Amino acid sequence: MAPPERRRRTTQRDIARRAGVSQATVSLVISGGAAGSQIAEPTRRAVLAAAEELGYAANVAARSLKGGRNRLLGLYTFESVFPTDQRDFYYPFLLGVEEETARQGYDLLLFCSGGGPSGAPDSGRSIYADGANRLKIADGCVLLGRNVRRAELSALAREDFPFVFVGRREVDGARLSYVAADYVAATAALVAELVRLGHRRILYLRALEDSEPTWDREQGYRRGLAEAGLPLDETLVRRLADPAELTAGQLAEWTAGLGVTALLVEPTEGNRLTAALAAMTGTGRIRFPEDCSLALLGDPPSWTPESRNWTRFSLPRARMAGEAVRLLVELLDQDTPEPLRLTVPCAFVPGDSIGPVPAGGRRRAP
Amino acid sequence: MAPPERRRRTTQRDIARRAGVSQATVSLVISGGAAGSQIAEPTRRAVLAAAEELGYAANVAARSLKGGRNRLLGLYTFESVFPTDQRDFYYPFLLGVEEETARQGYDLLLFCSGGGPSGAPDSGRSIYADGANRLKIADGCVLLGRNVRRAELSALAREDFPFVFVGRREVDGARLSYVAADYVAATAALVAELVRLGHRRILYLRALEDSEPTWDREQGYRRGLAEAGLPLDETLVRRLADPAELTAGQLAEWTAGLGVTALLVEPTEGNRLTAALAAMTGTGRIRFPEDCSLALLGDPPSWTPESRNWTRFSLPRARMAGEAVRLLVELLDQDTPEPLRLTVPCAFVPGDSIGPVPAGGRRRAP
DNA sequence: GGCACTTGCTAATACGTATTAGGGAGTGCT
DNA sequence: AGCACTCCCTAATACGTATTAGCAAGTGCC
Repeated sequence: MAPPERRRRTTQRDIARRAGVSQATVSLVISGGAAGSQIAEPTRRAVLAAAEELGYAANVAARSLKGGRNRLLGLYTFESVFPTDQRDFYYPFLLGVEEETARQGYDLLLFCSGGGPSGAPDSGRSIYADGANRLKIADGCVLLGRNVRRAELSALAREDFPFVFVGRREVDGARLSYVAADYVAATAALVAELVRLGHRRILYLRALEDSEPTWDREQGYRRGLAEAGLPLDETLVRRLADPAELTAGQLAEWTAGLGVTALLVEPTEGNRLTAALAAMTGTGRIRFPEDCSLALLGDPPSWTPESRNWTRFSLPRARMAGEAVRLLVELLDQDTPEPLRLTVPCAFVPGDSIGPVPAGGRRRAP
Repeated sequence: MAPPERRRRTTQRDIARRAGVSQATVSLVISGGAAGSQIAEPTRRAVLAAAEELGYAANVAARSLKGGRNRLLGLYTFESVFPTDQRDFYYPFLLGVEEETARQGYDLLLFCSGGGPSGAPDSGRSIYADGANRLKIADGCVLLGRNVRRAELSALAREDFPFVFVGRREVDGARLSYVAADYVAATAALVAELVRLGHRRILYLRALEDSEPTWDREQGYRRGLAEAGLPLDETLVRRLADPAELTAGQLAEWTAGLGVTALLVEPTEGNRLTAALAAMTGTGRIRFPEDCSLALLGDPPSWTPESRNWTRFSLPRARMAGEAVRLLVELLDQDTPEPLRLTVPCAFVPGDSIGPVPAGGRRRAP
């Protein structure tokens, strides 16, 4: 039994019947740019009139089916897009992506069906959800996320699906497209600034795991020292497994024992690092920058208004995201797709947590 | 001359060839829910394996052309999604939509291709962009926005495309689905609260134009008065063409001339209203609630931390958005689509701008 | 009149998927 | 053997548009 004849939309055939022409003619009149000029003026007007009367609106699905493209750009994040505690982290990216996508005349597809209810950490989120690569429903995709699934990323790279990562990411056996922040230069600049203030013993507190951003920061640290003509002391590169390790006592050890006068700290994902810092300064035992200078190698997470204005550099998140979209569209327009890459500078935020070296070398030899 | 053989996406036919079956079989295996069970297990596995190898992903356009579903929900806003000055207004909606969409196992399609670069006010944004209804690329759509284009909305309603509006919207000749905030009850409650504090002459400052939210607030105002047994004085309902009209002098006129002791003010879209209020209180000539009580009938726009904590009610934006998605999915699962509606309560925010009636009728007869 | 050329239109087809009618092979029963 | 029936699969078609090849009529030229 046929369904109760749902109201059908006006199609070109309806117009054709009404105007006494063929569907092809209708198509030519309505959307035939160059080829449309071969239609005689009276016919053209008749068609347009009929279209008007019937309230015609082209069917996008059919259009993009024919064209092979559907003017959709995807945005896939390896973590949930809107985790309650990290909104501020993702929001600028989203903003930048949305804006540039709009400017390019595309619509934006947010892949959120992956994990269960958002909030669960890394809850089974996957590109290859039910065996198929869902991303492909878009023409191309912008990727984003700190906890990248390497296996998936390289699988994706092997398929020839156009995508751009926001942030530098490398996988074996393939060249990816990405928009990277210049962590190297930004870190080196912070080192230079500290050196200018007289610091010579600068401790670099890096993340435990290796990842591109961490590599870049470490490289920037080395470069900064080299450019200042300072020797690299490997004992001043420390890995921080747990922000809780960062205590007043620990800091005193570094300053007194190692002669450290400044710290470069890599922000962690949660807000536990800033909490640890707040705990140190809250008790009044440690004051930045009076007792020791401290700068963050990036944006502090969960930024709250009342939080301290740390000296740091800041990722141009919205801009990175926008550039990623631009690159993606460029990738789509290329006929021989080859990876595109772009590096954008970070912004230096002066803040108030660095200053001159504390007088007298401080407690070094008590 | 044929184009240089642009890389084509894998289709069901490719899979069919690879697995030695027909395209129909592939379709049945991949997306045939009930009818898919009639495929023998070995065949099914062969098809799935081939699909896996070739990295198949269904073509959304083709699917929705055929009338099938593609597990995409759209979000269309009549204004740009991320206008720089109204982020905080839209963000909670976006959040709610995203979260519930994810929970329902759909992906989210953000329609942003409409206007030019976002930021331009109402920049030619339209559902029917180039003669086509782009929304239909999704299975259904959530609509949002203050400045609704009525003509488009009723055109959309005439087509049988499933959509839910966030906010009560009515058009002639069709019943829409929506999730509304209970402005009536919220406004009436504010009136009741003011009455409890002793106020008898409450001025209602409404928007110039008519719109559903304004109607509802006005109705709530009347109901609140009626329930308190107070007479309705039509001269106490004022239309505010321009927030700049709200000056200390004007207010003095109302209090002294009309005996008004409390104001109910409808927030405007920009932040000009709050600016006008800030100007009034900034000079120190007027103090709320000492000189006059004041409550906002909704959230102040462009909420900034240092802004005054006005007594008001607040829209449960994220929740409204989430419910809209829920309703939409329900709508999709129905086989005889009939409009669904839902009303959710607003939250009362006590704030600090209302208080008892100023002693002695104040300057009424000097 | 025959030929080349232009103008204005149409028939046919492709895009990728979902769906339906139906076919071939096998099995069980009389 | 003949029939009924089940199981798996395929051929065919529709969805609405864009595009191309080509047809028919008209025009100009020799």
